Amino acid sequence: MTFAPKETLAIQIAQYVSDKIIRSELKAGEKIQEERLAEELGVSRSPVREALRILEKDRLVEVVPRHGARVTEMSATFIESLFDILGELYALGARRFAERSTEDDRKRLRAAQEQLNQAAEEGDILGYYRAFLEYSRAGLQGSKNPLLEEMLLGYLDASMRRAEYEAVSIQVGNLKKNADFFKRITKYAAREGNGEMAAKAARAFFDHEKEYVLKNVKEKQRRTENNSGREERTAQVSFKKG
Amino acid sequence: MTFAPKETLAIQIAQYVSDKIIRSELKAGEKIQEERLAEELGVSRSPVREALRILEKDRLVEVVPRHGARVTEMSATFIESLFDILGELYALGARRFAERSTEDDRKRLRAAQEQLNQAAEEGDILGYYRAFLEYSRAGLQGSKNPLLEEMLLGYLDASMRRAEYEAVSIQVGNLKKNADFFKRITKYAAREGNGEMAAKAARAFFDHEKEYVLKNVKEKQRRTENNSGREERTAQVSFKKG
DNA sequence: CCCCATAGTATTGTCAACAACATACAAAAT
DNA sequence: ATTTTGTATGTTGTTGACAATACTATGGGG
Repeated sequence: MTFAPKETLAIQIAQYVSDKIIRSELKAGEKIQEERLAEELGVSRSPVREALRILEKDRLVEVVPRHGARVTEMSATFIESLFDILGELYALGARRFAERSTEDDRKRLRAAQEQLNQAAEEGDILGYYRAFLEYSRAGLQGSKNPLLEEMLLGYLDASMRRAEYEAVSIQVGNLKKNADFFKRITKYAAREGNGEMAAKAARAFFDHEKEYVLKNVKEKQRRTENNSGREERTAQVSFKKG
Repeated sequence: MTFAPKETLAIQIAQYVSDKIIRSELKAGEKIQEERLAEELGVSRSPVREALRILEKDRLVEVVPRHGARVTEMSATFIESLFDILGELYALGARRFAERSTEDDRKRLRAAQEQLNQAAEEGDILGYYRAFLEYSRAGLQGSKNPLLEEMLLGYLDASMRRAEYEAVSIQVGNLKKNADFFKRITKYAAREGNGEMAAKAARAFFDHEKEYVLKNVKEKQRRTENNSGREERTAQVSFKKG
């Protein structure tokens, strides 16, 4: 039994809304009204307001001074921008890892890579995602750049989860391909200590991921344009082709 | 201090505090109390609170749930982290500029580079800083990555200004050296269209800048340690529980 | 028919008071 | 003297009311 320190209301609300956005229950471009949200949660507007500012930090919402808050859009150019930056920063992390990691760091990274591989083999998507997070955490820890760690694990993580969610659930076939990327990154970063190649491998992964997400998002948009109206978040698992 | 009624109070307050932090009138680690600040400005606590959240986004302050807000520290490792990341992102911008800029973009960049050069020749520090900002804006615009633009011009800009301010005012001798870096970046990015070399040149600039800032900050710290007459009015470090 | 003024409503911005929590300090216990 | 406990005080968290601003719809003039 751990005595949980009471989180502030604003933080809990931010978490709540964050989840909703990532799950697309709150859709891109949708307006978030303070009063309504406050009433829905049975709180006053102040913590709601603060929650919106917190979410703004992770670029999940955008607040315009006298017009309120909206869920940020996920346009193709945004996704492209995002993955471009992610790739670059992840590459920096990989390079620094190769240069500055301790033996413990490398051990942890290799272990995470094992997990990743295994989840890919088993087609365990949730496990794969967890392993990916652990891998990133391990890698960033070993790269000895606290700011980078904070940034990537913070808003970029949220944005990425959101992008991937919007792009429809990950396909099993893609898992193994992804796992191979991490195998390469690990090889250069944690075994050979080759920073340049590690960086390159990291970039390659995000380039691949970018294309994958873009393709799916575009397809999704085309679909929603055809049968216009509201299709909401009804589980549309059935339109993937291997 | 009188506030015009066009921008929101919170935004004006954020601006006000931001300036104070960058000018070191509010020192690293110092606590910011809502009530006091509100009284100083003749407003209520609500907009002050919001301002602090806004500043948190730019990593100028850090708010801990029930302990209030403090000005973020500027340790050596933070500066190193920061310039590492800045260099990488700026390099990405340079590469993309080389690949995707229009002729107008390139013209604007070259013009900014001219300004930069001139300011360096004249030893005009403020003009140099303005030109640097214009150069960055032009470059980022041409790199066609809106998110990158927002990030670099946003909190990274604020952090960087702060770092440079803390590092003592820029020395004139350094200006010309810096201008040379931009000459190189411009050459590759806007004349030869060589993305790889442009990225490399951008990184080189930030590596140089990092060393420069670090050297000065360390020197400054050494100085204040020696004659530590009056210091630390709100930095009782007494962490108890984990 | 369209444009534009304008009133009325909805929504955000700010305030002041109160509640919950953290900190500082003094008294008591060992 | 050191630790613990209780109490007082200061600071942050939350609320509901009010003010300022943006939005919508209705009606009049071109």
